[in-house]
Amino acid sequence: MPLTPDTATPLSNEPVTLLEVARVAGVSPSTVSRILNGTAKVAPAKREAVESAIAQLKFRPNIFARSLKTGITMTVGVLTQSIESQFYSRALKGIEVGLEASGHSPIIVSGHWNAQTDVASLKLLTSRRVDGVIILTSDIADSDVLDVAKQQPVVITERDLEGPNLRSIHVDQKFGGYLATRHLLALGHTRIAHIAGVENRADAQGRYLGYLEAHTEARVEPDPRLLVRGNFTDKGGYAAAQRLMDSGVPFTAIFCANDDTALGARLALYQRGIRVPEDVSLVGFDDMPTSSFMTPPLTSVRQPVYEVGLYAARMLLDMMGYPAEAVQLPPLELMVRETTRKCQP
Amino acid sequence: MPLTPDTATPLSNEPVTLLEVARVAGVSPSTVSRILNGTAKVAPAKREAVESAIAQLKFRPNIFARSLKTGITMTVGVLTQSIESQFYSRALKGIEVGLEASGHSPIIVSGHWNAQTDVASLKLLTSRRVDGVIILTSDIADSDVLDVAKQQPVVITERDLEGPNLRSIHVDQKFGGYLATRHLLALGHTRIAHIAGVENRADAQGRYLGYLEAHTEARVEPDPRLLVRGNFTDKGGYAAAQRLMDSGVPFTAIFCANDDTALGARLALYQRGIRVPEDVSLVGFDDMPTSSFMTPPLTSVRQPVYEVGLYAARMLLDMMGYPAEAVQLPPLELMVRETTRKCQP
DNA sequence: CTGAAAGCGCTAACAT
DNA sequence: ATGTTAGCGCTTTCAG
Repeated sequence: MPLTPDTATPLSNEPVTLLEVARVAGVSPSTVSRILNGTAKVAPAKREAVESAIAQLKFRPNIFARSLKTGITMTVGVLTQSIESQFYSRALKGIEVGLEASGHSPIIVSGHWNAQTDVASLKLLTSRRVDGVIILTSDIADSDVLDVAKQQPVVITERDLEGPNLRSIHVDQKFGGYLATRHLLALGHTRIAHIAGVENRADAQGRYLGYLEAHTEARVEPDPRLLVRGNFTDKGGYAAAQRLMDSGVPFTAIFCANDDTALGARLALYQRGIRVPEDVSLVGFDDMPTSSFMTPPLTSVRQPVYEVGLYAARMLLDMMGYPAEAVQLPPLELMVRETTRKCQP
Repeated sequence: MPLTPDTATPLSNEPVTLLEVARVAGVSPSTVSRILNGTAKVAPAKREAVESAIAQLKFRPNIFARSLKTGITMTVGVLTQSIESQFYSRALKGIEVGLEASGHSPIIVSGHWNAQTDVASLKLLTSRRVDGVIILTSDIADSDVLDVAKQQPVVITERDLEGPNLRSIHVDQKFGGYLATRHLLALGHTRIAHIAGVENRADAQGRYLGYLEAHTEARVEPDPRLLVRGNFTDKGGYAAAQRLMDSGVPFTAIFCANDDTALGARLALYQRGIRVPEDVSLVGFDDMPTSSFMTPPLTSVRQPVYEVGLYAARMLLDMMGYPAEAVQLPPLELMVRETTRKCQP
């Protein structure tokens, strides 16, 4: 019995085209195309012939040819601020999952909290002719966003801006700040410090406003000397907490603009021998996965980052005309853990 | 004076093609193409005419048409295990930066520590006809990797596998485990527990082997009851540390398979009132950014994750025939911080 | 140095 | 239900 070469694995690397499939199956290219896309009905016999030809030749359609013809790329662009951040990568995960069903691939580019580079990154996305765009919190000007929305649908987070081709997702940061501060006030704390986020950023500002509102509601006057500037990082929180302690102004609790800040602040307190929560209560914001493993586990305002990503993806899909299951965006929620306790005077 | 409509911004959304640019500039399409790609010399006058036409029409070449013609997509596929992980997102950042110069865009897909879904993700990448592939640690079979490498160059991490179109980057995990354990032994610890990583994974195995080697070198017999299984997560580390304490077997130090594990273990110790480092020393692995903000800051083996990403990108670029600056991969390094101290008997 | 012309691989009228 | 055919927008011989 002579050995025949294994023709199942074509040795030549010449790409297989739809045309060859058609030839092998003995049908016209359009029939193959129709089967591939389910565009029209085809006789079972032909369908079978085509499918076996596809399998035999290991045919894979060239999506570039398709995109060129249809103008649809099956990609959505995502602008994020640093993939490194735990925060954004969770949102990215949500987007990825949300897009899964429709078969769209996310193309991720990262800005750097800089309006200029963000616009450049956005350009890169549109030059790839993405079918839609998701912008995860950026400082770029409204007009630029509107501009991008002229080309394809866009969803943007943390901004109040709507348009014909533009929707936004907005989490109530102020309410979160209120929740955190009210909790502290309810525990009897009246000297509550706040390590704020990056200046001029809407989310940072919102959280601070919530801090103020809770005070107003409780008829407690916040001491302005207890407001220190952080920058949303552990390093910044560390430095801010040090400044706070150096100032000598007494306080019994700190509301941090985010969990990273709280992590840094917690270390600074530790190094000065100040116990958490015995001496000082600590509240964070975001509720990152690792925060529940801080020692002690951090009380924090849970922000539904993953769900925001999911929601953004679905919303975009809807705008692009795909059937998208509606998802509910869960509200902000205070996760009370072990860094907060009653104020002992 | 009659108001003329602002023609600088074309109102119609009809896409501008290279052909129109050529018409407006009064040259042939080939000339425009040549200018776009720098393929050949063109007369300064024509170049200028074309460039102004491009600007005026806001022309952006259709990369799909180009890719269709050239077969080059200017994209590289990246297979990662969950974008959520701090670990992988740092590597992704490295890849992003490494690719920046050449103008390639990374397309990121995530596997789930599952050989099967990883292969599917890889298929998605190749169906997008990426010019190269970077695989960030996967469990897929060698044969599948080799298979992908038939289509385009691939770089893979944490695997000893080379081929005509395949290179691998390998960090010496065993050496890292050795470093960590030697440090503990040098401090006088002899009862060193190890919370291992996921079973059957090369990196977890390597770190454990290093733990063993350091013991052998120091002529200390490791107590097999001090080896407990973790899974590279904080949760797993937490549970493992609990099991360890419940077992009643005495120990004075723990070497954790990674920082997440150490974070979990640290919480478990805290909850039982066991102090770090006074009662028990703790060493992690990876040296994630937040580890230096653990309380107390974690001693850990620094793994150059970002650099691995950078290195992978450059290596791939080189394989694809682009000039790529060589980068040095820094060696593993023990970052001694505050969770380890002399064993006090 | 520049232009004409032939496709890259696929889809979508338009016929049949 | 299926085939024929004309492009999608670009690059690239091949002439001149």
